[in-house]
Amino acid sequence: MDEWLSIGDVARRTGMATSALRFYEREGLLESSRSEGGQRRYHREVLRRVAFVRVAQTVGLSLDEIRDALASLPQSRTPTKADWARVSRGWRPRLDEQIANLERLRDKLSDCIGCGCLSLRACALYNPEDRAAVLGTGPRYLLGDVPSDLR
Amino acid sequence: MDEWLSIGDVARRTGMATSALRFYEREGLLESSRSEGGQRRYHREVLRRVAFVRVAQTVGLSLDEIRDALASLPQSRTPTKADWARVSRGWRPRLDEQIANLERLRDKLSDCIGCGCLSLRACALYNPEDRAAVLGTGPRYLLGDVPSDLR
DNA sequence: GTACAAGTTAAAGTTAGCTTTAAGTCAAGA
DNA sequence: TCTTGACTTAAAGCTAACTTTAACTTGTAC
Repeated sequence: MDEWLSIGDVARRTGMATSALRFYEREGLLESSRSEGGQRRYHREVLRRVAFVRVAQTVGLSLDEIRDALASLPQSRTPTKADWARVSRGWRPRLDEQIANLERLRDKLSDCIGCGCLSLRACALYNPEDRAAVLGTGPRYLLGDVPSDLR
Repeated sequence: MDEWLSIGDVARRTGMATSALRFYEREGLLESSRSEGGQRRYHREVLRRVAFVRVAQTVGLSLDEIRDALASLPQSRTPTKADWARVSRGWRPRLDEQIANLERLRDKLSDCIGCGCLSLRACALYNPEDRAAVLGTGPRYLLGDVPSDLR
């Protein structure tokens, strides 16, 4: 029953692939020390960090944002429950906003499907504020102005 | 006042970049004929199609799904309002599901932030059913099994 | 008739979040 | 000691949805 965890141990206990754990380390989300032979040795605390990353991703944070959140944890001591609670407190309003966006979209959609106006000029669905309600990655052209005269 | 639209016309009137319009054509979402010199000439109906694509994306459909939806429109005649309404009818339940997922996640999160258990074994947030509530693109490792013993 | 904006193509680049590959080195049980 | 599984790195690959670039051709206003 050793003190440290190998990358395989962490992988098994978090459900992550080892490649993802190395990637997270390169990205500054995790830390490890090394064995004499150069293999990674993790502190148990890393399990909590990985778990945090996973939950944060589920909520919709990017790895960049997650790195920033992790960086705000105390360096000098092991984070407490209160520390973890603090860094995740902002997630609730975030989810609320996502939900509200989708609800607005759904309501407009109900109207539009009923009237068959989809793709017509006056349709409320063209409101740019709704774009990016659901967003992926990559350079996506987000429209800054309302389409001029679809008809 | 010509019958046809150039790619620039379509770009201006839909708010899309010309590169996106060419991309959509390569992907089978749009069609065009050509001028004598080989430039694209669009029918006005293309504006409706582009608009449909944009709204469908906002709802969260991939271009593949959108192509399939467009393919189900009648070939022999110009689609009617009823046609457009039909192909978009499935969007409502889709949004409902997305909203329900986010609400479940939010509720679990409220509990977890309160108790500070984030990243602890028993936390409801590890339930794999919630993963992919918010999802991007690219090969993402979606966990099939509950992490064994985070603590 | 000429200049210049607008259009053409193929191919490569972008982004996030990883995975895969290649070519090795380390660790541990028999 | 040997074998085998676990581990290492750097670099390239993957996906979606486009954009950018380069090198050229068309179309049109004057």
